[in-house]
Amino acid sequence: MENYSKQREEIIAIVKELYNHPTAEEIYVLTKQKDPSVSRSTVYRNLNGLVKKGMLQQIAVSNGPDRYDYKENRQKHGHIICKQCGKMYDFHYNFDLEEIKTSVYEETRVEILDDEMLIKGICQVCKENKN
Amino acid sequence: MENYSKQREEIIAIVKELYNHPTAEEIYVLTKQKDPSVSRSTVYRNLNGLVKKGMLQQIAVSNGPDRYDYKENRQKHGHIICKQCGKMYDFHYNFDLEEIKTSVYEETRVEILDDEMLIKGICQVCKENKN
DNA sequence: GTAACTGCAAACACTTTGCGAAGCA
DNA sequence: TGCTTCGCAAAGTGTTTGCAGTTAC
Repeated sequence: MENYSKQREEIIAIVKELYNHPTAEEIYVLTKQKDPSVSRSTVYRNLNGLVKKGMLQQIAVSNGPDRYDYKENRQKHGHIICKQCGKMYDFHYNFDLEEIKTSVYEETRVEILDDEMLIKGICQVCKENKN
Repeated sequence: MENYSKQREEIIAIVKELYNHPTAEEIYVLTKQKDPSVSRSTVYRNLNGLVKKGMLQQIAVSNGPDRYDYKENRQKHGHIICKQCGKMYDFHYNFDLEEIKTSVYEETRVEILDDEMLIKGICQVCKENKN
């Protein structure tokens, strides 16, 4: 991640404009449309590098591939994922995280980062279909 | 998950007594100590069934296997995982979830279940080693 | 020129599945 | 007996890695 590469630039541009927490495969397909010679390894390698650099957030999901999210300077937000169907949504909190952060930190010595807030729940559709 | 099975009983007993959010592999090894003839498929199959039944919680982790947690009737707690080293801790909240639940629900129509609260952060050790 | 990056194919880690045998009701 | 679960081995899915060629600086 020290030198420029055209492929990485395309990958970043694609993730940046997507707001649906795409998977590596989805990013790969879109990148391939711009540059048909790109390989899956390049996509994975770059996504990993960008996560390590802190530019992207990586979100693990049970029974499915990881999702990626571009960390913009837009309003702080967390993610909520439906534990049944796996659909993921942003939420923008107007509540104060400080109380929670302090309480959790005192018990666990783990610091919550504002942009690493992922909670799980059950969405309305799944709740109605309750199967 | 309709008939009794000795293997399932052992698996449940093992997860029940572990408080470290074990992986399927760890559960398999421990089950195998009690019953050397048990197979990995049986462990995976039962864990999935117990998750579906709501007895266990399944927690996805990037770059590693899922973790499992027995949902007891003990004090409600969430989980916080260090996004760097992957270590996972319980936290017991004394703050009121209602405000958060309401706010998130209004935006996303996803209902947070008290026992599905998983947040991410960075633990003290990793923060000091910051690499 | 040399270190970083790429595409490809093969390897890898984790999990699921098809099948015939065994167990439970 | 009939449906459920089992163990085994093979397959599936998502991701990483070794290597030889290419690109950036």
